[in-house]
Amino acid sequence: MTDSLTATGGPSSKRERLVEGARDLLFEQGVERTTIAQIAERADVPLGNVYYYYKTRDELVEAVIESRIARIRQVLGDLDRRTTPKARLKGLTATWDEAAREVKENGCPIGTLACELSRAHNELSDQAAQMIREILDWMERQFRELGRRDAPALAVTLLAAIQGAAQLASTLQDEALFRREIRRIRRWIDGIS
Amino acid sequence: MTDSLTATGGPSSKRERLVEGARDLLFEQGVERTTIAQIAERADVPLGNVYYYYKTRDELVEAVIESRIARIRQVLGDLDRRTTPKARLKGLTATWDEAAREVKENGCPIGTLACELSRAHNELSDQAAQMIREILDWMERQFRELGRRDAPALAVTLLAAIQGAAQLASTLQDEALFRREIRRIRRWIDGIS
DNA sequence: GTCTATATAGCGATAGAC
DNA sequence: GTCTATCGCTATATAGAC
Repeated sequence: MTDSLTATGGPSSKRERLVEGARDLLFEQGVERTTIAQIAERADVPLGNVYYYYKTRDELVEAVIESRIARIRQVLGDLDRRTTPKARLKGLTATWDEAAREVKENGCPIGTLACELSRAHNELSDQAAQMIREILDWMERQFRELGRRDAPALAVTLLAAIQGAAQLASTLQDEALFRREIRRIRRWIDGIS
Repeated sequence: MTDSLTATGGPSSKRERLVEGARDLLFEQGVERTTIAQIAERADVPLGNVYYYYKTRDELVEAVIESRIARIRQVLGDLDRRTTPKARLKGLTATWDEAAREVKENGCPIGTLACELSRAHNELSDQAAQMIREILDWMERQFRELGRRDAPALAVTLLAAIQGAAQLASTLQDEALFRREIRRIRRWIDGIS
């Protein structure tokens, strides 16, 4: 990269299109089934040109993870503006509810990616775990602000409930199941402490 | 197959060794990353000979799913001998607790397989979903026996909690997290109705 | 910076001797 | 039934013209 300003500058640079295409395909097909050729085609970038931007396939996957982490931070940052911890937590569950259809199709975009990469046992595993940690830490802060000493455990219980529901919904291809569980979880948050 | 008795008769026939090797490898590495050559090597069967027993790779994966379903039915059948629904449900959670180390390493053997195959969108998806359905239906019967009209929803909540905990445990490589969640779930069962 | 053509490797699956 | 050798395909990655 000769010019770091133009590199990420254009609203639809090849670099950005590649990450976006990769992100969507990894979600739709899973990491292992997705090929560089498919990513190149969706991003409308010639196959050989991909390697100018990303030296290896793993580097591209890493860029997708970083993109997801950035998005997570943005969503959590926006939620931080809400006045009460419960409103923030319920706001976060709403983002999953809005994505119920995608969740039914391919699972949680974050959870399935983290799950798949955790078995790779390379550097990507740690990056993928970071996505989950960002959410867990944020949830923990909300529960702590509610005065709960068991905030870490509550965060795990909450995220596990969401991820488990997403897994069942996609396995059974049942969107309503997911929405029902999210509603139950929202009531659970309302009843806290 | 010329003789269906000897086919499944020996305690370690090639056919059995192939399914066992495939089952272990699919769990350790995931479906997509596991090759026929690896399965053949682990089962100590020459590569070309695999195709005498299973015409395609998918047929072998299907045999693994059937093996898992058979095991699930056996475990649930044994638990049915317990006197109370709560004892049965807690007995089932104990099987996950005993497998906590494997769960930390590669996730729930059933959940990760179902999750991975649900995106394949072929016949294997339905077979994989059946593993989950068997457990869900059994859980539902226990809750119904406890007099809960919301037995289906409770079954989903319970299995989702377990699967979500397994996912977080393997993503974060945290065995203690999984054990803590299972303990919490056991207390939740104790407090039912 | 961009793109075509291709090297290289590993996969599922098959042929055919034994 | 068993096993070796190999076909055909597709993947990642690279070479090199432009």
